[in-house]
Amino acid sequence: MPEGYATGRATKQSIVESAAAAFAQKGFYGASLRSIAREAGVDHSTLLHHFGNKTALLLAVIEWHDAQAMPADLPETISAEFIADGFAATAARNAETPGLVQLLSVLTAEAGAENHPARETLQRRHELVTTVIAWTISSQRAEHEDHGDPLSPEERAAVLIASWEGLQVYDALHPGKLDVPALVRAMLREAFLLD
Amino acid sequence: MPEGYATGRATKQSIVESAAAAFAQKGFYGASLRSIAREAGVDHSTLLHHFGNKTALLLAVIEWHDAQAMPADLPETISAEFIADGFAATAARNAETPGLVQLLSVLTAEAGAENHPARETLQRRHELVTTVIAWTISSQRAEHEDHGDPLSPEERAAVLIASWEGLQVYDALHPGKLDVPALVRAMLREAFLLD
DNA sequence: AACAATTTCCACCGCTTGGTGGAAATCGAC
DNA sequence: GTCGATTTCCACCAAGCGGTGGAAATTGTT
Repeated sequence: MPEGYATGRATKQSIVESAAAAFAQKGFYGASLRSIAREAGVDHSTLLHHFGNKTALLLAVIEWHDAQAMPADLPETISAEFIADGFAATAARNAETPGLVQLLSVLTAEAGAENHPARETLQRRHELVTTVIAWTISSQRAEHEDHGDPLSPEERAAVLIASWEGLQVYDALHPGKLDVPALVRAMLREAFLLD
Repeated sequence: MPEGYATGRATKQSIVESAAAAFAQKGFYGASLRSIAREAGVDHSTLLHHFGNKTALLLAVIEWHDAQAMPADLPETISAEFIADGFAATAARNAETPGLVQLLSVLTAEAGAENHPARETLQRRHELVTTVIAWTISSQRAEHEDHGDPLSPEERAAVLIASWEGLQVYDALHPGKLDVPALVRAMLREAFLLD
C-alpha cells in the first residue's frame, strides 16, 4: 500500500535517522549529505534519489522527529493534565535520547536567520503549540478566577515554551547539573497547569 | 603600545565582525573562512595569517562579543539592581542588533555537542554568570526572609538564564510577537530581583 | 632614506561539497 | 518466469573547503 518497495522505505528510514544525528551535531549547513549517507551505509547519490535535495531531507527529518515526539492519539479535548503529562513524558524521554533534543535546539537557533530553509516549518510548529497551550491556560484560569497573573495566556505559553527550550540547551551544555523535569514541573505550576 | 601595526589591527577587527555575522547565520561549521574574508574585503589567507585557524577565529569572535555585551566597569559589590539593569540594557540593545543575539544562540545550541570547539568556553561563561546571579539572589533573599521559593538560588539563576536565552531564540523566530524586555522584567520580578 | 617587522595577496595542495546522468541490480506483482 | 517499476551504485562535474609557502607591498621607527 505505501509508496515504493520495502527495501526503499527501510533505506529512507535509516537515512533519516543518520541525518537527524548529523544535523543535531553540525547543524543544517555543517552536516554533509555524503557523511549522512556513509553513516547510513549508502552512496550519497542514493540519498539524493530518495530526497531530491538537502532541504527536502531536512524537512523529512523534522517531520520524522515530530512523529517520534508527539503522541499518536490526540484526545478530543485537551486538558491541562494532558499537556503537563506531555511535557513530563517528553522531558523524561529526552533525558535518554539527547540527540533528538540537540536536533531541534540547533535547528531552531539556526532558523532565527531569515533565510533558513526550515524557518517557516519551525515557525508553524511553534505557533501551533503556543496556541494549544495558551488556550489550555486560558480555560484553566476560568476555573480558578483568582490567578492574578499579569501575563496573558499567549505570553505565558510563549514564555513556557521558550523557557522549556532554553532549559534543554542549558542541560546539553551542562549535563546533569540541573534536574530538568523537576524545573519544568515548577514552571508548569507557575503557569497554573499543575497542583 | 598594542601589538602590530594600525592597519593590521583594523583588518583583524573587520574580520571579527564579518565572522560574527557569518557564524550567526550559518553556525561554526556552516560558515566558511573564504566567505568571511570576502565579506571583510580581504584574502582568506590574510584571515589565517591573523588568526591561525578557524577555531581560534571563533574564540576571538566570542571574546569580542563579550567585550561588546558586558559593561566595561564592574562595580565592587554587585547589587540586584545592577543585574536587573544589565539584563534590561542588554535586552534593549539586542533589539537593535539581532545579529549578536543570533550569534550566541546558534553557538550555544551547537555547543551542546560534546566535541564543539567552543564548548568549554561557553560552559565557563555560563558558570560565571550563573554564580554571580545565584549569589545575588541569595543575598536578596536574606533581606526578604519570606520568599518561600521552592527553588534554590542556583536553580533560580539557571532557570533565569535558560529562559532568557530561550526567549531570544523565540523572538528571532517570531520577530516582534513578544515584548521580550517586558517579559524579562516579569521573570526578574519572580526571581526576587525587582520590585 | 634606510630598514626590519608586519601585512597582504597569489598560487597551490589534497580533499570535500551538493548535484547530475546513466547503467546495473533488485524487487514485487502477475 | 517475465517484465516494468524501483532502487542502488559508479563516474563525473564545477565549485568550495581549510590550510601552507613564499614573494611583494606596506608600515612604523630611526
